[in-house]
Amino acid sequence: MPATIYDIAKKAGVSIATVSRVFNNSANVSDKAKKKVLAVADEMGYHPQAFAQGLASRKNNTVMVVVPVISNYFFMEVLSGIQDKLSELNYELSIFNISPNKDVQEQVEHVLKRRWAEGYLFISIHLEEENWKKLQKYKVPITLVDEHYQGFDSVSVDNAQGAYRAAKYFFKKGYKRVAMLSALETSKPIRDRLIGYKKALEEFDLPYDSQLVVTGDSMNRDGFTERAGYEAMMKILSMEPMPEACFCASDIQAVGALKAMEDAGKKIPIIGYDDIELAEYMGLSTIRQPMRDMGFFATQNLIDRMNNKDKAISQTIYSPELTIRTSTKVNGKADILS
Amino acid sequence: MPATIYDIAKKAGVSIATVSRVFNNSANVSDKAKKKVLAVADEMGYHPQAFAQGLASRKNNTVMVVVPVISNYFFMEVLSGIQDKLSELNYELSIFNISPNKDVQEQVEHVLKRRWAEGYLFISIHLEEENWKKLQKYKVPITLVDEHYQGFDSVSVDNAQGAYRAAKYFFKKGYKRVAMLSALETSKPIRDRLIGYKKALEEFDLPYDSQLVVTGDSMNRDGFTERAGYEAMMKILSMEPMPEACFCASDIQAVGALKAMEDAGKKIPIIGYDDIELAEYMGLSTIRQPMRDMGFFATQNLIDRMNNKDKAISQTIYSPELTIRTSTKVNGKADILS
DNA sequence: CTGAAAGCGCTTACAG
DNA sequence: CTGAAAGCGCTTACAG
Repeated sequence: MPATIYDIAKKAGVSIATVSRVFNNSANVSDKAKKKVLAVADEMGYHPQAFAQGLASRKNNTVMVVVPVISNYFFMEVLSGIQDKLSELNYELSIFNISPNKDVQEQVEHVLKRRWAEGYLFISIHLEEENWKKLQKYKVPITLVDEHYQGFDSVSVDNAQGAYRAAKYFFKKGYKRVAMLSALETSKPIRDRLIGYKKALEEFDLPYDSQLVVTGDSMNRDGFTERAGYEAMMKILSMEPMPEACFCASDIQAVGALKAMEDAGKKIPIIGYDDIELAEYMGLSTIRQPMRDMGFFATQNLIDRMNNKDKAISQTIYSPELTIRTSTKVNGKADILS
Repeated sequence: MPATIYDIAKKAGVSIATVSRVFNNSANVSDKAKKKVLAVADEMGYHPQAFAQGLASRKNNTVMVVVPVISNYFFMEVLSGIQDKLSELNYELSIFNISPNKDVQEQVEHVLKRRWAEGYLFISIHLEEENWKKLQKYKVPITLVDEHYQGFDSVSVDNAQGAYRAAKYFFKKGYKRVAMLSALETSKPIRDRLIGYKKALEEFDLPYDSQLVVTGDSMNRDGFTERAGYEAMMKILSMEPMPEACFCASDIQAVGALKAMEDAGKKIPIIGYDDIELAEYMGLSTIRQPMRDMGFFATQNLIDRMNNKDKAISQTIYSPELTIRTSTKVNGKADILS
């Protein structure tokens, strides 16, 4: 049996209150008592138990990240920003993975009810208005990342804007048939990106052709995989007439698309989405999302709210930027951004 | 204030013991009582609080993953295997990130003392023998991944073997000067891979030339980054005479190396390490580590131990396999594995 | 099948 | 600066 606060108190010749104060850095402890307690604790390998502290103090210094899919480049980048802020502030990190096979709303509410953490970061969780509203009743600090709802703080990127910029870039160069390599439309970012794509179309007086919006057949991770990108690009390359350029819904799909073009021996300019670290090394032109910053900022925001429940709700929206590299060049021709 | 077990008990007209039994699926509750309790709980949005349950029952159904760096492809893959097993068994996941700026041993012991979880998965944590021994005193279930120590269960890959296979492949093809694109040698896997590289050298009666073991200059994440790979390959390509082939310590470094070769307009065959999902789409020949399986299996192993502290300690070692794709081909020449 | 009661290991006013 | 005591919200023998 590991030592408890009683063991330490007895051995150090003080009360448990004093031991507790030492570990909570309370000012009101004599140097002598403090030293004695620390020495005994070290000797016995003691440290207050997280769960007992949590119950007694009603706070546990924990932030829980709620996500639909863990192994995903976007999430990994966001997570690293979260982790940076969390360890800076000395908070614990828990992760809850929403299963795609069970009811999302039920899982989310269950998580909140258990009160495992003091605050929650919802990454890429997309719910209906009314369901978000239900969550407000729990009166728990929640910050949304990659989603937007007026009842909670949120940090997101303007997806329509990003897609618009990518499509516009191609249209400005004179391309008329620009494909969108898409993913599952149940994904809100995808729907928003479609809006941006259509907006650019309109601006250039081009008709919307649903044939040009293509996805792969493998739909795990909502289609945000190399494989899905590969499959979709293969379809695009076999269309007649072949699209002149392609906007991809994510860099990881673009990686698959690049490979498809190589295998098919055909090449059209493409733009990705995210700007994961790899993109630079693949020469992939892409729409940059500041993923790490988003995680970092969202965490700061959440913790601010945990410390001040009454502060005004804020919606932070980043503007995605187009970064041009080599994947938009064709036949080695220089690429001119007009 | 959220509802407690007392509120539910009162409103349902039963004792708190009964409420508790309902939520713990105890067999000894009448259907009528159960229904009533569940109805009231649902109405009041009640679910037992994790921390109170944890303290009272002395178990919290939590596994903590301890890692040095979160945003890393190897870890991400392993983590997804862990998560799969965890959600299958209904366990919570916590992550503790060991900071490179503080004393590792201290952080690790601190984590164990707090008893946040029932079991711990140490991923890519490398300690001295004596330090591992110290951890045994805590008598807490721990499973090591990507490391090996006889006092704990472990799941790892034979790194020397992997490097040996990669190097041997090149030597068999007749190359004499094969570079190793390495990373920080404080990393144990790197040291083991060096051993394998040297072993192959010996087998083919080739001298060991330390000049051929090169790293980049950027050393964050121990040098396992695209950038470090890029820098290192640039150095390799400028050596005279230029090495004929290169074994890379990770796929992610190989991605940087590929880019370096493109930028430099020079090309030598390379083999990566890990076989991350991307590798296939980059045509990267590589040494495959079953990362997901490792996470999955390690988690199963850990939970088995949590349920049976006395079971024999097991060391699981996977054999890495060489997967040949196009990065080992030169000038389009067919690649023959003899 | 059910309830009263002790206990899990802490924190924190309160009184001194 | 220090300690006695109540309380955090549960679980779980124990007795019935």
